[in-house]
Amino acid sequence: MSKSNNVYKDAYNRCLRLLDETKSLPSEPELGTLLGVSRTTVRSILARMEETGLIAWNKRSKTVLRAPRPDDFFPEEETDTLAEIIERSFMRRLLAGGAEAGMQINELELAREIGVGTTSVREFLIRFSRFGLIEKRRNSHWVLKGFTRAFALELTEIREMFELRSAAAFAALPEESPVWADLDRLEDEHRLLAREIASRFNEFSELDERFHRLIHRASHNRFIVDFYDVIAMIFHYHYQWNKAQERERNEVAVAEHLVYIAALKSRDLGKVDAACRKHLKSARNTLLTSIPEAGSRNVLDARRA
Amino acid sequence: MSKSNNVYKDAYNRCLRLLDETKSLPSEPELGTLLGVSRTTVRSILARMEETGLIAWNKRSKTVLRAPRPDDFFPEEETDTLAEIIERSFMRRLLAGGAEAGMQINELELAREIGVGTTSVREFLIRFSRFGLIEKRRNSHWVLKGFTRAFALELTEIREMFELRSAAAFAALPEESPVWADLDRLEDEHRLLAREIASRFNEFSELDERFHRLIHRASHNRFIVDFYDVIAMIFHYHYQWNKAQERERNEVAVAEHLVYIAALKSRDLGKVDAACRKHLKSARNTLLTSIPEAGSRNVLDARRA
DNA sequence: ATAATGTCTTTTATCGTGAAAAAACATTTT
DNA sequence: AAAATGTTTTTTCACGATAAAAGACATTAT
Repeated sequence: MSKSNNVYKDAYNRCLRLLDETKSLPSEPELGTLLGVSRTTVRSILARMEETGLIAWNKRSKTVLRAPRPDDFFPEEETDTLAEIIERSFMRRLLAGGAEAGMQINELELAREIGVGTTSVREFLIRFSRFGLIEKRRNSHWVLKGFTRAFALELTEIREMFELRSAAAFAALPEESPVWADLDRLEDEHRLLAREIASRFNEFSELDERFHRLIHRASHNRFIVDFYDVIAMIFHYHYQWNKAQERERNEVAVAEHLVYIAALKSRDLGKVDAACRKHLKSARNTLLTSIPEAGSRNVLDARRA
Repeated sequence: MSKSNNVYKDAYNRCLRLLDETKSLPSEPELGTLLGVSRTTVRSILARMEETGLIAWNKRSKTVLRAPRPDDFFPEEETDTLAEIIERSFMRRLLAGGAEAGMQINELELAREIGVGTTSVREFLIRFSRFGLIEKRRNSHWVLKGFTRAFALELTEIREMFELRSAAAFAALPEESPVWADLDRLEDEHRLLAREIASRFNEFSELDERFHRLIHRASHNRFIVDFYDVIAMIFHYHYQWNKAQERERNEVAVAEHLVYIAALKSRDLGKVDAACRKHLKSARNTLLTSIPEAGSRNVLDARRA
């Protein structure tokens, strides 16, 4: 097997959802832009849709014949990229097994266990290494540094440094900047979520990321913007394993965000600084409470504790 | 060809240099630690040294028979890792060709041009991407972001943030910390270099890196420590292309380092901050003067200007 | 003339393979 | 017994090959 066609399958599924809305599909290049794939993939999608009787396709005319049924969709798991599959497996091992700091990581073993080639695992590890959780020994194996309290503290230290600076830059942005409209929109979403927090608290994580990324972008510094990938990754998995008081935590965070947003809109640097610090402090505490032990104990131990 | 034996060749060369000093070599594990390679490689080295009549090898006894001659050494270029070879080729293209920002990078073409497999090029690009000079388009090519003024400014902004914090942490380290001895040793080296700056100015770059890495390490933050790799990489190539007033620049930098060191030893945070700022400011200016044009012009243009 | 479709070429993503190097195990020496 | 040497196994590194996907070129339709 050389390469899975997950790009095609994922785009196909997304295209199916488009079918519900219109009675005929746009041109091939337009569809390509819409789905974020090349025309080659678009044509494969159209070919299959014609085959399964979803559309009638003749050159420019692509008429929708019937609404898509559940079984028209490709199974979810077939639409994931290899990188996602490897990351998920790796993180599961990291969070679930006895993943002690200092433990060595075996590329071959990982590859066999996940059922992929070693090349993909190697590439994943190289990409993953920027998160600071693993480290390579020169012409030898990788070493796990562990999801420790030290890691969380180092991560949040940088985060605070970067976000305080970004928030200040944000507040100094001119009135005409489009970010203010983005911020207004995010504020509305926050108010909406705050009102329905009881049922929708699990939607916060996604909103949180969009909000902080908007702020970080104001720094106009690629290193700051890129660093948010590290934070996002950690918080993504953090949200998955630490469900304790999720509702309460998110409720508090939404409120903090609203204060933070108000501070930004006031352009008062003092207020911005205070609101930002307060929110980041509680974010740090949330993260830290899930890694209670000092030193070598891992996340699973932390959960058991 | 599956894998070059550069590890062996490099270790062999380094081992040859050891021969000059002693009349017999230590045990295999000891040699392994000394050279930073496994026993397997040590044994290959010993086997060849026996073959070429450099040593008599019988179990524990490894007697040196003759001094190594120049032709005993493997050629320098055969001791480089593939990663080094690819990096050098890539940087040469980046700095010498019409490497405009926005230009796309072709893995296959790069691999063919350098004469290596695509996998190695891919892995290199992934590793290299953390320097912020290239970016990947989802399931498509890499894009060059260009060695622009904006890049230099973003880089130095982070550097200043990180180093000011590290320097403050350094100054706050207790008397017993071994870093003070390291600092004393570095100070001596600086004084020595300052005295002979006329002939040894080109040795500064290496000393510079060791000095700044020592300071960054005081942050005890892996993200700060790791970020110095980005700075080191940029300055490494910067030193190679920008030879204008090299002697003068380095002379000034050595003097600034000495002030900086004195400030650290005084433990006076105000002084440390001032000395650090002053040095980083001139480092930034040095870097910026080699990228004079705003926006899209590249390094070669900059050199011509 | 512009923008679509149809066709062909190139590049990317992934695997299996084999040599280099590391690591593990077994045996001998001090 | 501890530490070395000798031997075998495992892992890492790098390649060529191949299908998926992107991209380029040619042709046709509005």
